[in-house]
Amino acid sequence: MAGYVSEAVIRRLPGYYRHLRELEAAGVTQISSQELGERMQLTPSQIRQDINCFGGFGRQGYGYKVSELKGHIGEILGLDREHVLIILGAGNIGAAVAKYPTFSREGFRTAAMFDVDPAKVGAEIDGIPVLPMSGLETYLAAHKVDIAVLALPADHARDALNRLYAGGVRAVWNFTPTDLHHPEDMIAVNVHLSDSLQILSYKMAHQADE
Amino acid sequence: MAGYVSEAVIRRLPGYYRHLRELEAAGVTQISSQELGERMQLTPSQIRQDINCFGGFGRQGYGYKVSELKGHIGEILGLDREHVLIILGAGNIGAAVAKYPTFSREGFRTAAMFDVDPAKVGAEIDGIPVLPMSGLETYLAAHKVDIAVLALPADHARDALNRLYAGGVRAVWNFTPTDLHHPEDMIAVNVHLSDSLQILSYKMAHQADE
DNA sequence: GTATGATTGTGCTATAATTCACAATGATAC
DNA sequence: GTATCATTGTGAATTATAGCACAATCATAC
Repeated sequence: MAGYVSEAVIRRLPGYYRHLRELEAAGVTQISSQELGERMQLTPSQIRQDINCFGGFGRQGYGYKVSELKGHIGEILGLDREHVLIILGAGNIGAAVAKYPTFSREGFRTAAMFDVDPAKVGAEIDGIPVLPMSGLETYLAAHKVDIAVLALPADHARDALNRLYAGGVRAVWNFTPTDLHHPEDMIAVNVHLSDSLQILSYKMAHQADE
Repeated sequence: MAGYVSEAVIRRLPGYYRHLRELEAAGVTQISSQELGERMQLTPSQIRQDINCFGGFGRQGYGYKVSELKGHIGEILGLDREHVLIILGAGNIGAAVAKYPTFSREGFRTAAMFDVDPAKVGAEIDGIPVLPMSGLETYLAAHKVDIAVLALPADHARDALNRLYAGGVRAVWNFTPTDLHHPEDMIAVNVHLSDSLQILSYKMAHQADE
């Protein structure tokens, strides 16, 4: 149980959570690092080390209790608290995020969507109102927003980011295909869909090399 | 210039490509590892090492030619050839992928979409026909497909994967929130949207720690 | 209650990734 | 054409990450 948690461990945490959720849904109550490792394609040793960054959640001679471990990792990921989201851009990506079933299960609640297109404004997507982009500042002044999702065209991303920052939003989930430069006290995670498709392409081109 | 290319380098390649595309679009013709490093938040040294895995594309005392380097990295990523895609699932994620503007620019061409919902079948999304899922085998027998995009509900992913494999598809881009187990000779890249949102949540919960 | 067996937690070792540092080299100015 | 300066390519050093191995410990059976 150490203080510092490496980036490599953080990247693996959502994978642990996902697999534990699946195991729990399948009725598995107990699992060893050996079995979990086979499932996740990791060595048992690595799993024990990773989990031990946060405390001794296992029991010798037994393994880990699935729901208990899932609970711990959920807490570590911050999934025990509710996060209020707004989505900027009511196109396909915005709508896909709004409807993504797992998010609400994990405490992410989308409160509103915003769009410049008058044809979209006023409608509801999955029960979530689509508001005019011009009303963003008014909305932010009146409502607590934890995370803003950028699902609009790349050339509007910079402007939107500034307006969000001015309105007090300090976390952004960016689907725009640019690396947003953001203030120090703002957290931004970029999705970059193209990247993973390009990696697929790379692997297809080089699969003979291995 | 080495033979083996590490996973870490491969993960960074799309980032290089993206930044070089932006630089080219901005009219920048020449760049040093120093400047590119500032832009990409990487050390100049790492950039030189990464690029040197593939050959000496730079010139001492000058730097790298933007369009030349972009061309090389594009080739390395396999973006110089055309990839034919089909999308399984004509929901929001499927539609978002079909309409994503950068893909066609990078040589990815979506030929058809498939869905089980009779209400969606027969329509066109961005000029791409939506075909019935039941016709998948017939379609695969008649057309060359390089990559299949899984944009359907998680509980149909396994079945779809088997049908794709039987039909000769050997590369899958998976948006389903499960880790698909796939045959050795099939390449699968998982997107897992939840993961990056959870990492955002983690960083929000732990930002005081640093 | 005791013995047995399984599995964790963890210090140490090995491997991988990143950064440093500088000689080699090519661009540029005069 | 020559001197100067900038920047690469790269071996060596450092840091980060993963794996090994085993003592400590807990579950389970009898």
